[in-house]
Amino acid sequence: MCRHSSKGWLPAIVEERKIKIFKRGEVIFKEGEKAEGIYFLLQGIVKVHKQWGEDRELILHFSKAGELFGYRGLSDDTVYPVTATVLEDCKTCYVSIDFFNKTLQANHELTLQFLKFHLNELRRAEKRMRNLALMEVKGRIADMLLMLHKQFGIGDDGYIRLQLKRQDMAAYAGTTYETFFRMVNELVKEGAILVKSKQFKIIDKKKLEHYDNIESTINS
Amino acid sequence: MCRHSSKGWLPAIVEERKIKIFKRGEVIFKEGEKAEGIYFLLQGIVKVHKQWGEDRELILHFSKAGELFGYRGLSDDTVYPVTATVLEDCKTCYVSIDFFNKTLQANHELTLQFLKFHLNELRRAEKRMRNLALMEVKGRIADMLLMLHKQFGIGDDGYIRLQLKRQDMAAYAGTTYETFFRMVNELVKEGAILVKSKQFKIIDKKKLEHYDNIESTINS
DNA sequence: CGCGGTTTTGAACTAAGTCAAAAACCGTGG
DNA sequence: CCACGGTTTTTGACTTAGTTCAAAACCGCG
Repeated sequence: MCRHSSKGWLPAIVEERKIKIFKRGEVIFKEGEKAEGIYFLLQGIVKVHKQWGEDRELILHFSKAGELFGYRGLSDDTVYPVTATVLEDCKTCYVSIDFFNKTLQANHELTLQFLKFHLNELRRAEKRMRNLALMEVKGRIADMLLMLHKQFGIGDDGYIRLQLKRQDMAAYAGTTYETFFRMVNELVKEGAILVKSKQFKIIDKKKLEHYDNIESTINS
Repeated sequence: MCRHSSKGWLPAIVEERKIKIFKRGEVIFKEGEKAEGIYFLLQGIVKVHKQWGEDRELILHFSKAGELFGYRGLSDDTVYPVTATVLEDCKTCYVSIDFFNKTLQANHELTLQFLKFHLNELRRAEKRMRNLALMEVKGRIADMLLMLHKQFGIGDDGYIRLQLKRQDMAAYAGTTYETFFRMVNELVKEGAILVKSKQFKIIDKKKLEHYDNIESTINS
């Protein structure tokens, strides 16, 4: 289903090994900069986001070890359309666009896998567009939690294996800091989730998924 | 930049010619249905959209002659994630997924072009996500008008060569019928656009583009 | 113990959605 | 040519979800 499918075919492009290290808070590349390479994440967490004005942003997705980002720079336009910022110290394998393109030229199988990967991304993107346009905030937060659960899994204690700032969570859900709380509060009261400082645990998956499908309740 | 780049490489896949005709209002395929083929549009206009509940939808994009749609059905999941509805009677060339996949297997160049096309789509999608999440309605409408201008061009009279229902325009901008009006009214008053029944003309492109960049005004 | 950064809460405000009803518009058939 | 019923457009008044602003509480950490 999701970007885990990226496994397997990636080693092929990691021939040209240029390891780059980045520290928490560092910006790996920025919207508008000339795109010169893509990154394969060996360790750490990165957020990929798009700015709006000085202080507003929408986080498009989070990348963890084993995933890659920066490939958006490959299309016709030659500048990065997004920014990548380090959330947890990371080690990346950098591949220049030139090299990557040559690899694509040479390796048909890789191209197919890469295409398939992007078709899935597109599907996700389109679902998210709809959510941002039509769903209410609480639903988008529920959605995000389910996504995080799926992408990062849970620890022994049942809490999602990723600790984000509320600021970032809000920026992913497409809302403000404050609104994010109030909604999280409600979700806790409703018994859908449990929160301990920066940790989130899903208690009642059904209740969260329900928000993905409010149509039924709204029209009744 | 955009899907015009689809030209050229499409003929390759139009070998298997199964012409299908659809009338205005017909649904070509529906969200959730098993995806069995993709469509190359020879004539007419199609809207590709995603439902939310019974009566809400977000239009993802419009396709005109020369473009193709339904390719979202190619990814891992085997159901269409979107619905395609005919806006103007159309003639399509239908290509089964099987055949298309085989063609992809065999034709590396096509795969590369197809990949590139989708990278561009993804870029557009991500920009739109940000717009839906952070931009105000008027800005999204401005954006839509610029998009329509670009995709469909203008006639001798300067009006955009596509007549949509306001309902659909609203559904593309991610807002309601009524709000759409009020905003269009304002745009007219501001001298940015001109409206004659179903026709829209852009008068002051700068003013529209300005809404794409409100950051400057907001922070001042 | 005080300081900078988060998190929480409260209250005022606003953009946009909803509802409802009037006006314009459009084809169709008498 | 006009009356009609249906659809689309327009306008107005009201409601509300979500944002904004501002101040309090909390929480490590030197």
